[in-house]
Amino acid sequence: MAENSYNFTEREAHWRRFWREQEIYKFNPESQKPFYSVDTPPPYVSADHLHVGHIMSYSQAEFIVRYKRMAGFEVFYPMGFDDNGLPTERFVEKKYRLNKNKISRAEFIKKCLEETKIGSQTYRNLWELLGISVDWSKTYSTIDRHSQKISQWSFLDLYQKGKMVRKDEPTFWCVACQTAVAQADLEDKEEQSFLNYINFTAEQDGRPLLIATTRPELLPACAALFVNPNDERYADLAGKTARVPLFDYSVPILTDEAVDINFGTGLMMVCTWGDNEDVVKTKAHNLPIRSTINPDGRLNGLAGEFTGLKLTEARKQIIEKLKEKNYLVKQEEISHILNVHERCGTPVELVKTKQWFIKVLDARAELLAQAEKMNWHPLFMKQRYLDWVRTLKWDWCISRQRYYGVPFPVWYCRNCGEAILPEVEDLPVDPTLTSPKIKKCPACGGKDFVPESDVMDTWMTSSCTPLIISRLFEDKKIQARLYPSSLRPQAFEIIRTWLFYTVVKSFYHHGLAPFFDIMISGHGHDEKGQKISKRLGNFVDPEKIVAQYGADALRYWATGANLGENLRYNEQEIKKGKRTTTKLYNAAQFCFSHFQNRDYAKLETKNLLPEDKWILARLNETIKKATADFDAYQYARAKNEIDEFFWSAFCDNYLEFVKYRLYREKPDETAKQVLYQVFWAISRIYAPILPFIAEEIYHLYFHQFEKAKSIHLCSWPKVIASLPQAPKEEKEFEQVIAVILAIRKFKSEQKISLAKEIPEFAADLPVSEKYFDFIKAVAKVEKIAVK
RNA sequence: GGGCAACUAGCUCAGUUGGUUAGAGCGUCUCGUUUACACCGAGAAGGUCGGGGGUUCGACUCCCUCGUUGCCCACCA
Repeated sequence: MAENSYNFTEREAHWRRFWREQEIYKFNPESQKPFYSVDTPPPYVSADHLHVGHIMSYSQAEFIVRYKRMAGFEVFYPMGFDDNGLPTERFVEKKYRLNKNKISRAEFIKKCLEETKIGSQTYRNLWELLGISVDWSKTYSTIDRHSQKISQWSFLDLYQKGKMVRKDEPTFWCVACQTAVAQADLEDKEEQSFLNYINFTAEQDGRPLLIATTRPELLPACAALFVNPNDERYADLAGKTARVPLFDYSVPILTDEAVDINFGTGLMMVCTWGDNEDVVKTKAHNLPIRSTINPDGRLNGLAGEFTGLKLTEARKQIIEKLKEKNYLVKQEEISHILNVHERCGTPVELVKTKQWFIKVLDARAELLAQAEKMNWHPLFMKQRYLDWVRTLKWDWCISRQRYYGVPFPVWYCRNCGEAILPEVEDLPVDPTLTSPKIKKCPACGGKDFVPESDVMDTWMTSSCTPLIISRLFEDKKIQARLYPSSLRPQAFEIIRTWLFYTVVKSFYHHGLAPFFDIMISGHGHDEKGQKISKRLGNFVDPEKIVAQYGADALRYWATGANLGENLRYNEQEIKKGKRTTTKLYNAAQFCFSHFQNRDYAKLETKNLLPEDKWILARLNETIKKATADFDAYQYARAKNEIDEFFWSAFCDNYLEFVKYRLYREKPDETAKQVLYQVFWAISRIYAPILPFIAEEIYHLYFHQFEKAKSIHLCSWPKVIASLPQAPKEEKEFEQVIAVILAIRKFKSEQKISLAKEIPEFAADLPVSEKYFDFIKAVAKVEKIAVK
């Protein structure tokens, strides 16, 4: 009957409009129900190619949200967009081929704002297409005034608590983005390189001193040579001096236990700075600083004839010169891993600059302890957080020498350098556009102030999201009910950034863990299990899938992802989802045609037949399991339970069991009551996963007896408590089903249609005679014989 | 180098405190239009649960070990 079939394209569009117009997902802050707040990940609006991976990770929180809404919580599900900071800047630079130095700050920011507007609309369209039940009246963006105000308040609060400090120290520096970056912004990259063996000269006796280095371009920045005090080869060198080749200056030779005797020649060159070891040794031995790298990645005046060269070019030319002058003894090919900036892939350097830091190293123990205050789903992801906190080496650098971000609310006294801060009620401020209210520096009385022109790390803002969303409401009582958030859903790769930084903030500001539950998702992969990437072009356009199979079908696939695990794109699963919506629709047609718009909501348990008790018992079981699964964030497992019940128990068996009672001249009213109970529960239990078809079914029939204007505002199915317990009868009925299966098998083997009545069947299972009529009616047999 | 996960049918995956004959979907094969649905139904074939040890009356499940894959972290001047 094609004219009755479910036109998902038209109906899904209809319900999308309905949900929007009726504000079905609007949060009611006046509600007395317990709140359930979701600290939704604000996506980077710079993502210009949304794919099924995004669908997967965002629908995971959505399944839970819809469940919680039905389970009696007042759900607060806002949406944010992360549109400040480097990701957006890099995106705009690439898209328009801009260079931040060749465009005015104002113009650049304008472009960024334009792009973020486009980006957020793209996201919203996709989320609505999928039926993500966000309250779109409550949104924020990380560059808006509200977020800026909270980020700046966070700065002031941490400053007053002594956790925010300005340090003039070697810091990770990206020469491509020309900004300081944090430890968490680094990524590993394997590189083929050379270990160069280079001769220094001992100044006391003129003998050659062979060192090994991968960074010959740092020769002009050499601070000292080091040997292990236990290294007999160099026992006489300690305290003497060496001459640096090419650059011809004197450096001390010192000892340090940390020098690996077996690496290279055992004689180590320490520069300012090639890596963390250099920083450690420079500090420990109080070495003079010879910094040679400019912020733009070119060598400074210390490099003599190599001044102005970029690092890679300098390396090449210095190697040539060393060869020429016979300082280069040999080169060994090596493969090593270096730290690159994750946004651009450029190797980071260590450059001494003045930056703002949030102290995290001295709170390591407390930050580890915070992990125990939250429920991790899955639990093993907690380990990643702990590992990260344990291995932290640097405080969190939050200054970025960029344009598009939240400004620092600070000026400096030109005379003494004192930091001048605004009052909280004046936030947000842009110090480059306004002056401080106080006219005199409290430290020295100076009257001339310099604004801080750096902007904050994007995580400085997004680490405040639990506060940002709770403060979308003015009322302090509501804020208190929304913070900490109930749930933080997020992907695993930002545990060390978003998750960690949010914990830091919440701990310093309020001494609290920022959320109660954490749900960590994996990634969507392609059919072969490969990461989806722009470069490989292996991504599937969600809009095409929705056009072909419907949003419910795509969601069905996404429900298959176990928390913390990656999910392969699988078109078969999407087809299965599509078939499930069709099956639900057809089952609805069957039930509703027998209901004829009459109310069967009341269940009279005294009239129940064994098959009724059986299906109701199975339903109770399914509700129990699905509820427990959703409560444990195990929506994939819930889906399996629900599918099994609907497809097998309900459709394949129960519907067949009751047909003979429905097609009688006087149809059985009890059967209809049971059908009502079971199918109404099925409709609701599928609603978090398949919200469109669930809504369709609701409005086809149930709506006329239920008050709620949407199935998504109805209550989650409850176990039917009034069901009489009859374990013996249930067991007997399992035997009855076994006999029916045997008859089906017999017919199948005999190539007989299941609809065809056979004269006799000999059951070799013990079944009470009282079930014979039932078996005969359901399995179409004239006579049952018992062996 | 340290850590975390995974390895079950041709494919994608379930299998929750150890307990009859290890399951599903898809795919394959056979059959069936049956007054919700052929986007369906019935049935069949298909697995030494990565290898090897051990604990136990009993191990896919617990322990040890090895292997493969993926991820996270640290790295050597």
